[in-house]
Amino acid sequence: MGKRIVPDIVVARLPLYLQTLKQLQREGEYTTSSNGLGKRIDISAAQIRKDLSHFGEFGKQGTGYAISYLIEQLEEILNVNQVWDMALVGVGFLGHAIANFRGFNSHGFQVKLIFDNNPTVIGSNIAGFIVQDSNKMEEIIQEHNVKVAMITVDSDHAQEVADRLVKSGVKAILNYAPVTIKVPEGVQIQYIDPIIELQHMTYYLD
Amino acid sequence: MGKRIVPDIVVARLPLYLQTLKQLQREGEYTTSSNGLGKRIDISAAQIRKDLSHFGEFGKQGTGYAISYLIEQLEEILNVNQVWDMALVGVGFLGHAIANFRGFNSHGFQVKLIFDNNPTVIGSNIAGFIVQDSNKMEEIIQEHNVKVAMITVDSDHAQEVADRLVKSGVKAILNYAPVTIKVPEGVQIQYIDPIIELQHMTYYLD
DNA sequence: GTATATAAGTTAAATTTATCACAAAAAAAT
DNA sequence: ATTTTTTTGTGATAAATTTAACTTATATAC
Ligand SMILES: NC(=O)c1ccc[n+]([C@@H]2O[C@H](COP(=O)([O-])OP(=O)(O)OC[C@H]3O[C@@H](n4cnc5c(N)ncnc54)[C@H](O)[C@@H]3O)[C@@H](O)[C@H]2O)c1
Ligand SMILES: NC(=O)c1ccc[n+]([C@@H]2O[C@H](COP(=O)([O-])OP(=O)(O)OC[C@H]3O[C@@H](n4cnc5c(N)ncnc54)[C@H](O)[C@@H]3O)[C@@H](O)[C@H]2O)c1
Repeated sequence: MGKRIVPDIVVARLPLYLQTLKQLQREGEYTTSSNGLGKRIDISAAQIRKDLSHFGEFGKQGTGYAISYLIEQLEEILNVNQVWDMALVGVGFLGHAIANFRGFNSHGFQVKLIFDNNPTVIGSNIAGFIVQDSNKMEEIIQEHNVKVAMITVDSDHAQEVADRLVKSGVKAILNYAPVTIKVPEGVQIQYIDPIIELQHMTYYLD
Repeated sequence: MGKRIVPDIVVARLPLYLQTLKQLQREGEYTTSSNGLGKRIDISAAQIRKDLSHFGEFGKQGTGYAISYLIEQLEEILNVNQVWDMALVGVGFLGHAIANFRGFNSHGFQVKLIFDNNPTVIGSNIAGFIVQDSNKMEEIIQEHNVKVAMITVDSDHAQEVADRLVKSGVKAILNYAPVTIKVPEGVQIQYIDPIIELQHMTYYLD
C-alpha cells in the first residue's frame, strides 16, 4: 500500500541518490547527510529528505545517513536487491558496446540474451554470448523468463521489436533508437537519445 | 528578449517535438496538429500548444502546423540550424560506437575530433578520424573552436576530462560516465546513463 | 451560403512539485 | 551539566507546471 502514490519524478531521482551513495562508499565514507549528498549532485537537502520520506525514515538526527544502510534500502525500493536478466536486441556498433559493458553487474542487471536478425551475425560469439536469431525471440525470452530488455536496432524496426518483446513477457524496455514507442499499460519504457540531450544543451548556446 | 525565462522543462521537450516532426515528414505528411503530434508521443495537445506559445505563433487555426515550417522554427530555436562540431573523449567500446554513429549529421552535429590517452590507440584511425593524444586536448579543441563534447572515459577520469574541456572553451558536455560532474556557470551538462533509466523502471516491477 | 467541425493561442483554474521553517533528537563543545 | 551545533522528518507555504476552458479563426460539409 502507498507504493503507487509516490510521484514518478521522485522515483526518477532515487537511482541518482543510489549511484552517488555508492560512490561515496567507494571513497571510504561511512555516513553522509542530506546536505552533503545534495552538494554532490546539485539537489537541495530539503528535496532529498522529502524524497526519502516517501519511503520511510532512514537517517538519524544530528548524524545523517549511514551510507551502507541507505544503499540497502534504496536497492530494495528500486528492486535491484536482485539481478535482472536482460535481453539485448540489435548487435550493431552500439549493441556491441553494450554487450561488452561490464558496468551493469554491480547495479542489479546482467545481459543474458542477445538477438539480431542479420544472418551473418547470428551464431557468432559477442562478449561471451552467442547471438541468437531474433525470429526466435518470443520463445527464448519466455523460456529464460527475461523481464528487462534493451533495443539497439535501427529506428525503423524499434516498434516492431518492442511489440515482440512485450509479447514475450518483457515488462521494462530501454530503447536507444530515436523514436517514440507505444507499449501497453503496465510495461515500462525509457529512452536514451544523445541527440535529444545535445539539442537541449544547444538551446542555451549562441 | 525573454529567451531565458522559458522553463527548462519546456526546452527539454522541444527536441522530442522536432524528432517527431521529422519522422512525420519522412512518412510523407505535410501538416499536423497539436493533437496529432501529442498522440504520437503521449503528450497532451494543450501542453504542446503551451510549450510552443513561449516562442511565437507557428500554427493556423483549423489547419494545424505546417510540418516543414515548424521544423525550421524549432531548429532555429534550438540552434541546430547549423552544424556543431563535437569532440569525443575516450575511444573504448562506447566511444567506438559513437564515433561510427551516422545519426548525428542530419540533426545539427558532427564528430570532428577524437581523443584518448592510451598510447596504443593514439594515432589509429577510427571511423575516419585519427585518434589524438588527450594531452593535447586544450590546444587542439581551441584551434578548431569546438564548443560541444562527449565524454566516454571511465568514471574515474570524467571530472578531470570535463575540467580540461571547459578550459578548452567547450560549452556543452554530454557525459556517458556514471558520475555527476561539476561545471562552472554557463557550461551545459547532460548525462546518459542506462543504469539510472533501468533502475527507474524496475521500481515499478515486482 | 450557412452550419458544423477542427484547431490554434490564451487566460484561468487545478494540480503538482519544491521550498521553507521548525520541532525533536542527537552530537559536540564549553 | 549546559549550551551550541548539526541534522532529520514534516506540515505549511510558495512556486512551478499542467490541464481545462474559452475565444477566435479556418476549413469542410451540407
Ligand atoms: N551507435 C551509437 O552511438 C548510437 C547512439 C545513439 C543511438 N543509436 C541508435 O541505436 C540504434 C543502433 O545503432 P547502431 O549504430 O548500433 O546501428 P547498426 O546499424 O550498427 O546496428 C543495428 C543492428 O540491429 C540489427 N537489426 C535491425 N533490425 C533488426 C530486427 N528487426 N531484429 C533484430 N535485429 C535487427 C541489425 O542487423 C544491426 O546489427 C539506432 O537506432 C541508432 O539510431 C546509436
Ligand atoms: N559501453 C557501454 O555500453 C556503456 C554504457 C553506458 C555507460 N558507459 C560508460 O561510458 C564510459 C566508457 O565505457 P566503455 O565501455 O567504452 O569503457 P572502455 O574502458 O572501453 O573505454 C574507456 C576509454 O577511455 C580512455 N580514457 C580513460 N581515461 C582517459 C583520459 N583521462 N583521457 C582520455 N581517454 C581516457 C581509455 O583509454 C579507453 O579507451 C564508462 O564511464 C562507462 O561506465 C558505457
